[in-house]
Amino acid sequence: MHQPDHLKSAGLKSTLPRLKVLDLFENSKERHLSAEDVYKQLLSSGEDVGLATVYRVLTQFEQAGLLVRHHFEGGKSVFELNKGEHHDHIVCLQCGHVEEFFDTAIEARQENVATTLGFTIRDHSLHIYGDCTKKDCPHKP
Amino acid sequence: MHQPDHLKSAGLKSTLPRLKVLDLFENSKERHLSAEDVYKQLLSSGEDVGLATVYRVLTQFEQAGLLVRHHFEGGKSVFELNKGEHHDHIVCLQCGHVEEFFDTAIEARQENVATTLGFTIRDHSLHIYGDCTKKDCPHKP
DNA sequence: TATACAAATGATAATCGTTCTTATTTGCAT
DNA sequence: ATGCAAATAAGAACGATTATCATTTGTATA
Repeated sequence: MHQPDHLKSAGLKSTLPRLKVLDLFENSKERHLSAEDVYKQLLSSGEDVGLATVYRVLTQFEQAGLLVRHHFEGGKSVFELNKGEHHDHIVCLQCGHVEEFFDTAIEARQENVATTLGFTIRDHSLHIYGDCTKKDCPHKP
Repeated sequence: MHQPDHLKSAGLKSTLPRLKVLDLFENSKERHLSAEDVYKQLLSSGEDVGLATVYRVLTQFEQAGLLVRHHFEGGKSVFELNKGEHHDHIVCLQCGHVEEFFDTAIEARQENVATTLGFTIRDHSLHIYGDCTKKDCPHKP
């Protein structure tokens, strides 16, 4: 798990808001949280944080490599704990549920495409949007 | 080329602003334009359009299938003429140049992934970000 | 061709997500 | 305990986009 050390080694003081945010990501059943999500959940847990602080902390955690930021459609950024391994996302347009996947073939072809076009890949984002046909969508937003 | 018919068949009156916007996309050497881009270019061409109209028209054109909207990183939407054929994008982080590509293998694997996870694909977006290693990047933003 | 009316426009206010500012508080080394 | 740099909270500011609404413009009809 994450001790305050994680923060310290990232050059960040281990303050209350930072610990709370980290806690939330580790204990929430929802892997993908927006700044607004984090803010609201902390408030309803009785914590007294400012929205500006949430944004600041999320950005710092991203830069420290603790979180990964995603730009899904809809304008708002979504964060998740950095598991170290890259993966892409498939998002249900009906219930907002997000599943992660990794496909070696796709990754390989991307390298291929980039090389062909004379690019060096720095990053990429693949988002599939669809309908999750499972009987019970557990996550209604 | 696009005649006013295109608008009419989309259920849109062929008004001056709409024709101008369509013209711009057909005659601009830059395929990918943001709302702000369109607005500024029309103004500097002596046209007198409102920014709100540009946004409205772009959205209508997207819904009518004349344009395709992309959400690249950076917060703003970018539009391009709908060529009918799907393609993905690779964006140069240095100069902002956008290249289009289509890879059958990637498309096929996506279907595969979605099926495996119990999804029906509605849409997807694959953006590769990198450095375009060509000697002269022609498009400096 | 004149006209009438719904549809479209332009100016501006409002909204949304996010960042900035600043006075106050807090972690932590002394 | 104490001091001070770093972090915070509140709210202003911001950029992109959308909504409002009075005015204008296509276009179908007389």
